[in-house]
Amino acid sequence: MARPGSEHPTELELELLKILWDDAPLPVREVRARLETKANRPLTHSSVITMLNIMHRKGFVSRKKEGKSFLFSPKLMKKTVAGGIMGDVLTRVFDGSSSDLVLNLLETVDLDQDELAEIRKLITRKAKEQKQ
Amino acid sequence: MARPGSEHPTELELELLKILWDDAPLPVREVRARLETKANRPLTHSSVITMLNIMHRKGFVSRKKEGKSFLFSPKLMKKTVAGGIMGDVLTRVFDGSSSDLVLNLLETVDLDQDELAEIRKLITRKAKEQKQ
DNA sequence: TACGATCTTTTAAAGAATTAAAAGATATCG
DNA sequence: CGATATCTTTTAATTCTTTAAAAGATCGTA
Repeated sequence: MARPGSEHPTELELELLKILWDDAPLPVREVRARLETKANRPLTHSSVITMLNIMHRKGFVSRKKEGKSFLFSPKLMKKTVAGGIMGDVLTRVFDGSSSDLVLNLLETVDLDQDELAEIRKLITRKAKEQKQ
Repeated sequence: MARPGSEHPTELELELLKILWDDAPLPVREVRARLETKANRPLTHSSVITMLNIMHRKGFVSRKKEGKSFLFSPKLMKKTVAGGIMGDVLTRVFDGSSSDLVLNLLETVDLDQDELAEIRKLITRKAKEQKQ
């Protein structure tokens, strides 16, 4: 009688993962500092530890004792997590239609010419790859 | 000291909106039936009403009295809501890089040749449009 | 070795999301 | 008209997410 609890990282968990994808392993103190400067999210040391422990329990990060403190590293690749989130949106919002998703992206986000060219290149490459 | 509360519809709210985008206005009883068959989500009448009222308060749906019951309609277009969610993912996951988003889509979801062709067509059309 | 600095664990509190029972209102049909 | 079926409102319970204080552990240094 409540929420199921996502298999994807939550908003704050993703923020922490992004910090660790940039640079790991990191001690809590350092994660906390970057969370403040990079993500503009000032939390206490205590709060950051709590989150990292939750993420450890969920299998999102690993920890390794170094002296009296822990060093944290991501256990999942960014590509994997991002893919999970994308797959979720694809299913839940667009009923599995990738072209609907891309169409919506083109219609609602404004892309400059360079982004568009870059994307076109990606598609062309993928189409060639797939032909073999 | 808690969660901010998203401006996007939640998971269940989106499910309800999708039903109303397909067909509206609808009475609660009908929304409930479709939620069970189409979304495989059997809820009590009471629960469905609660959700629709919350969504009404949030401005996601409108209601109109018809006899003793209400008829519900979506107040936001699918394109708008989907765009909001996409923008959110784009920012939170891919730091605003649309090409990173599309790259991840190509890498993690497997698209058949037709989908790929369709997407390429969309991109080409958009690129042409933008040139003027 | 005792004190302080620094870490971690435990505990908790509050808001958001989901589900639904109980109670109240209203219309319809014998 | 009165019983019944059908709707809506009110109330609440549970889990998830986020934040952090308080308490406990540990290490270096005076």
